[in-house]
Amino acid sequence: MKYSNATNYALHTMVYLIHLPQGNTVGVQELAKIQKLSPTYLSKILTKLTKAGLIESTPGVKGGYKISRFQNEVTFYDVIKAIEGDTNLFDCSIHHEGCLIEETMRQAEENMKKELQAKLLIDIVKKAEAERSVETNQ
Amino acid sequence: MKYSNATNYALHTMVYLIHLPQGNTVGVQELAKIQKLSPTYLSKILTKLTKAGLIESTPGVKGGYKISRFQNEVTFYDVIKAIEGDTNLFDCSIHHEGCLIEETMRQAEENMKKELQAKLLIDIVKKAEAERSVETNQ
DNA sequence: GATATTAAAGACTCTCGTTATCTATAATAT
DNA sequence: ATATTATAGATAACGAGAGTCTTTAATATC
Ligand code: SF4
Ligand code: SF4
Repeated sequence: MKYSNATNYALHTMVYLIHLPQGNTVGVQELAKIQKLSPTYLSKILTKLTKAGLIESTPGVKGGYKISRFQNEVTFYDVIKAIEGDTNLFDCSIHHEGCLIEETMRQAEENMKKELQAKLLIDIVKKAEAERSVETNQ
Repeated sequence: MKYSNATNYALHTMVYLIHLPQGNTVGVQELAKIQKLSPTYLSKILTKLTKAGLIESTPGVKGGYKISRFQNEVTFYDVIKAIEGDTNLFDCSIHHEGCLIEETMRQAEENMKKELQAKLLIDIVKKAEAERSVETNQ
C-alpha cells in the first residue's frame, strides 16, 4: 500500500465530484485549475479512476467527469488502490519460509489497510457538511 | 513511517546480533557478507542504529558491533525510526484547518505504527527458536 | 457530414531519494 | 608503532514519481 501525491490529488478530486449536483459533469481543465495542476497530468490520474469504475467520463462537447453510481460505497482504500495498484509497503522478494519479519510487517500494514477499507469518502463529506451547518447556526 | 530496503537490512542485522552469545562482537565485514551487501553501505545503516542506542560499536582490533543492553525492549518501530526517522506516509504540506482527509490517513497510519510499537524483536526470535525445537523433537 | 470540444494514450524530460562505492579519518587492542 | 575496525564525507548510479507535449479517439452541435 504505497501512497504518493497522485493519490492525494485523486482523493481531492473524488471529494469534489461527490459535491457536484447529480448529473453534472466537470472537465479536467476546471479540476486542474482548482488543484493548481497541469491538465494533462491530472488527466492521467482521472483515467485511472475511470478504469477502476469510481468515476465516469464522456468525451466530446458537454463531456467531462462525474462520480459513478456507487459513490456511497467508495472507500479511501478504493481510491488508493485505483492509483497505486495493490502493492505492499514491505516488499522482500526472497520470501524465506515462515519468515516472521515479513509476517509482522504485513500484519501491521494490514491494520492500516483495514482502517482505510472501512472509511467511506461520503462519510467525511457528510461530516464536513454537518460541521459547516453548525457554524452557520451560531 | 516510510520503509525502505535499508530498514530491512537493519532488521536482519538486529535479529542476527540478538542471536550472538552475550558479550561477543561481530564486524561489519562479516555482517555484510551474510547479507551480501557492501561493507561501507551496511556501515552507514549500522551507524544509525548505534546513534539510536540500539546497538553498541567499538572501533579497533577486536572491535565490532553488539546488541545494546536493552535488547528485551526493542520494538520493530524502534528500528524503523532509527533508519527512516519519524516521518509520515501521508504528507500534505498545506494543512487546511480541520482537514478530514489528513485526519483519516493519519489515523490509519497510526494503527500500523501502534502494531509495530507493540512487537518486540525478541518475540520473533523466541518464536522462531520454539518452532525449531519442535521440529527437532519430531 | 464538418467542426469544436473533450478524454485517452504514448513518448519523453526532470527531479529527487535510495542505493552504493571510494577515500580519508578517528579510535582502540596488541 | 602497527594493524584493525568504525565513522564521515563526497560523489556516482539508478529508479520511481512528477510533470509536459503531442497525437489520437470519441461525442455533441450545427
Ligand atoms: S528473512 Fe524474511 S525478510 Fe529477510 S530475506 Fe528472508 S524472507 Fe525476506
Ligand atoms: S484538504 Fe487536507 S489533504 Fe487536501 S490540501 Fe487541504 S490539508 Fe491537504
